[in-house]
Amino acid sequence: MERVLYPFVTADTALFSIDEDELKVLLVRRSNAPAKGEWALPGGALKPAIDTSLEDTARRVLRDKISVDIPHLEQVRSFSGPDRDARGWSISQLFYALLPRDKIDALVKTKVEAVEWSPVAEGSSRRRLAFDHDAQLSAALKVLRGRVEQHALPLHLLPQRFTLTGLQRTVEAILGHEVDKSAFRRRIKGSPDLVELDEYVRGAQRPAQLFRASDDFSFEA
Amino acid sequence: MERVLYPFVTADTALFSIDEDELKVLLVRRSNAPAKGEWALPGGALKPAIDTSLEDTARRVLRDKISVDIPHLEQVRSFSGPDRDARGWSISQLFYALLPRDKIDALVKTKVEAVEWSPVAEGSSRRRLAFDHDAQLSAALKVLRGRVEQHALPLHLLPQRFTLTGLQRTVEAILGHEVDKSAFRRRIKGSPDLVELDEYVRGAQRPAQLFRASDDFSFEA
DNA sequence: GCAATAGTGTCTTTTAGACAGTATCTT
DNA sequence: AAGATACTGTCTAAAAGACACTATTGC
Repeated sequence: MERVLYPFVTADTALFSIDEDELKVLLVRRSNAPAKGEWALPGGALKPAIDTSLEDTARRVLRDKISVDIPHLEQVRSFSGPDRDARGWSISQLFYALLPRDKIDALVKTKVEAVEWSPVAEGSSRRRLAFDHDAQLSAALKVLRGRVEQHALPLHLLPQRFTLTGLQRTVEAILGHEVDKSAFRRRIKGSPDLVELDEYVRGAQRPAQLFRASDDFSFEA
Repeated sequence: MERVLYPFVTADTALFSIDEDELKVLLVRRSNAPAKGEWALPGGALKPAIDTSLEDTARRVLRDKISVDIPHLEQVRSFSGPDRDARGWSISQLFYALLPRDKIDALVKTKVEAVEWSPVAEGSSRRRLAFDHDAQLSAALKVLRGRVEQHALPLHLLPQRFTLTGLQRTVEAILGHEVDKSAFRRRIKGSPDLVELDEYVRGAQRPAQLFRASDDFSFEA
């Protein structure tokens, strides 16, 4: 039997969003071999003829599979080896990305059997994923949480205009625990990433001031 | 002209060490095309037949090129695209690693024209490196500094037994600035990574207590 | 007024920075 | 004793945590 000369290269993405104040990740049910019928992170093979980078591959796959365009993907790490994919020696470059919570329903499944927003919380028994995607999801979640713990604001998960309480709920959903309101506001007040608006949300209580992300906001370190 | 079907995959490593209390990185002068004669980070092509992972590739390349065995390599990120290498669509997985300062001279150049420990400090005008290795070196340095700023101890850079002052000098070399002795010791005292020894270094002054890394020490986050 | 959520004030604890002071060796 | 480096103590400043308090709406 001939040995492989080239590895099989794919880009996978852990796409996170918030649904009902809970952190969720997008899973797809694979419609092709290998691992047909199993759940996995959305991913696909590099096409050197049309991709200008692996990030480009990941973005194209998301566009094709679920018709969503993510401007910025963040690298997590790569996974590689001869045994992690039945097709032979393979490399997966893992990315993560954040989808605004108000766009969570605007997904169209095309090339996949099914799509699901799956909770990521500790207690909830996660789905068993194909390939090494359980480890991939853990790695992506760890990077995301690390960023937020280092006080990066996950503004990409929020609608264009949001309240500070909404932001806090989002941070809590990512970290998996509550944070103190006073300390939280003290920290983010004066952040160059936040722009105060002159608009308020009205409900059956005191109105909440709206904010937006500053124009040059980026979630990077 | 036929389009490439497979990318060219390599693993590059930024191997850091300390020389005269200065952070240095290992550079090699390339003896083959492309970029023959230019300086670069040590790297080489994946060999699916013998490598069990890209980390394995990086380790093998270091062993072959400079006869040094690095047990643990840390991923930085990958670089990919159609134009970064003259051979066509390529992927480089970048790693970084730390070589103990007392092993800095034990390098044997075999397949490369020349090997050099090059300073990394801000002011010193660095060498211009081949491919995108300038960006790679910057990325690796950023990750290394980030770890140390987050209070990881770079014990891999030190000899088996070392003094706290030696450790502080190493941290300062990585960060590029001095740190306060009192605060530094307060922080690391009681660290599970450090084991106090009953040995002391004698010189023309008060003896300094020796320490070693604990058995289960790892530089990871 | 009450319920509900927005938003602030303040006390305490922890951590880091600055820097002076003491300790122990060789010569 | 002098010189050198190891090591410690203490004051202060900044940040984080806990938690009570006030503010503004709809009903």
